[in-house]
Amino acid sequence: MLPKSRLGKRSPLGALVCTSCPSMESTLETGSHGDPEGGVGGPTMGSPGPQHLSRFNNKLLPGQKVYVLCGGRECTGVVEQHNHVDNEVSVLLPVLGQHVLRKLEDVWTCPTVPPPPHQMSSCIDVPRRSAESMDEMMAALVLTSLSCSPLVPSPPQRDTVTAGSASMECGGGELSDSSSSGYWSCDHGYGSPAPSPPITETEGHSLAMPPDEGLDMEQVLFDEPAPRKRRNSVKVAYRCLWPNCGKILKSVVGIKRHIRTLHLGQVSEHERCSCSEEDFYYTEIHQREPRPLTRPLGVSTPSTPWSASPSSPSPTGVGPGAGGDSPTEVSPQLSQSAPSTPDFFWQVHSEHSYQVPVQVEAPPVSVSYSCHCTTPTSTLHPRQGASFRVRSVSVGEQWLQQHSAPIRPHPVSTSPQRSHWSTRRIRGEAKKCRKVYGIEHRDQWCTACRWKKACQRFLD
DNA sequence: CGTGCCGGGGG
DNA sequence: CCCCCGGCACG
Repeated sequence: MLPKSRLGKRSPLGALVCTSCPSMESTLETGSHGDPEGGVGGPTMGSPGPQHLSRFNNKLLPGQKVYVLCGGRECTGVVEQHNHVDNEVSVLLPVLGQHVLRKLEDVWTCPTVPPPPHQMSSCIDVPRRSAESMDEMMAALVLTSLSCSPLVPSPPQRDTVTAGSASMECGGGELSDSSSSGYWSCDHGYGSPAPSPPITETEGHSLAMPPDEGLDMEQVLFDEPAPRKRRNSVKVAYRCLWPNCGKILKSVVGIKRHIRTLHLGQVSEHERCSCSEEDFYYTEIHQREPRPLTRPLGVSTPSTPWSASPSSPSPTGVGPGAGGDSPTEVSPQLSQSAPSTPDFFWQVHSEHSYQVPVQVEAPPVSVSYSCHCTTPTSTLHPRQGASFRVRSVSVGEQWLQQHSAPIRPHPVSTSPQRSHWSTRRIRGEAKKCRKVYGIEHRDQWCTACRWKKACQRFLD
């Protein structure tokens, strides 16, 4: 509903659109091929082309082979020193026999001429790069934005993940020290106040809408069958299958990187050929969103998770999901406390139309609902399910009719099928004719009451 | 136990 | 239809 706030939220997307945005590139790069080398000259070939080191916040090692622009041409050089403070690199150019000082961003490890378009490099596979890593990037972005989304706080999980990626980024070893932090998108997601405003606007509860829209938006933007899954509150994560590891990360990219860097050996030849080797070492797991996670958002339905999972059985998952939920008796649980969350609706059949409640899908209902306010508590009755239809002919109408002329109740209709378990309607809380008029004035009762049928004058 | 009301039955 | 009631479930 708030386009503006959306924009804010979607800041990462903004970045997407503008491909030159560094933050995004970094996401991309980091995601697709973790570490550029362990010093040996052979800079990544399989993946990405020109590597502007600055983007990775990498550290250049003395003796490392690099390329710099010198006199309009790309020259091969050897790192002599990398000054982190100034981000300058002193490079020895053997060919010219001279030393040069270059900004980190002007040094790259792959023999290519980045900016000047007029020099084709033979070692870069540009198209492939875009295709391949774009996917990952998309995934990364989506996942990232998901995980950063205010709606899905899921603190524990998220922490794990964040920690995970972080550890890979930083803890991974000499990859980089403390450096990467600046660009890693998670940071801005959680920390920055920017994306959050919408939340406060919406006010804690019932944020249901915005985030969903958000998803859809993303889908639109990305034109990608994004993670609908979340709708079912099933989280997808990836678990590392490496012996004794079992790390769980939220993104494919993350898990791949984890595997690659920690298990497959930090650096090495695999850059090119084992691109998908990591695939063998992780598994996708679906995790039911645990109740506590949803809680902070406001009222949470007591009995959420027993809706059947539409997706794969995936036993691998973080098992328990939900404890023992009684498969059957739904209704008693949710009485009045629950109704504020429209997310879940209960399929219940009612026998009589007048038993059909008003309920649950907020907007459409209102009409007859308003007529109904005689009974304070009864917004949603356990037994009375949620029907998306408004009760035919408003109840109020009937009530009025009968009030003026207490005869001729007209049963609106009766649905033929009655499911056994909902046969008996719940005891109405409203006063009935009997109570109101007393037995002695039985003649004033509504006909139904007289006939020991469901009272039609004082409906619940 | 009082009450609401379903299911049935008689006229 | 109209009217009544047995009987069950619920509180």
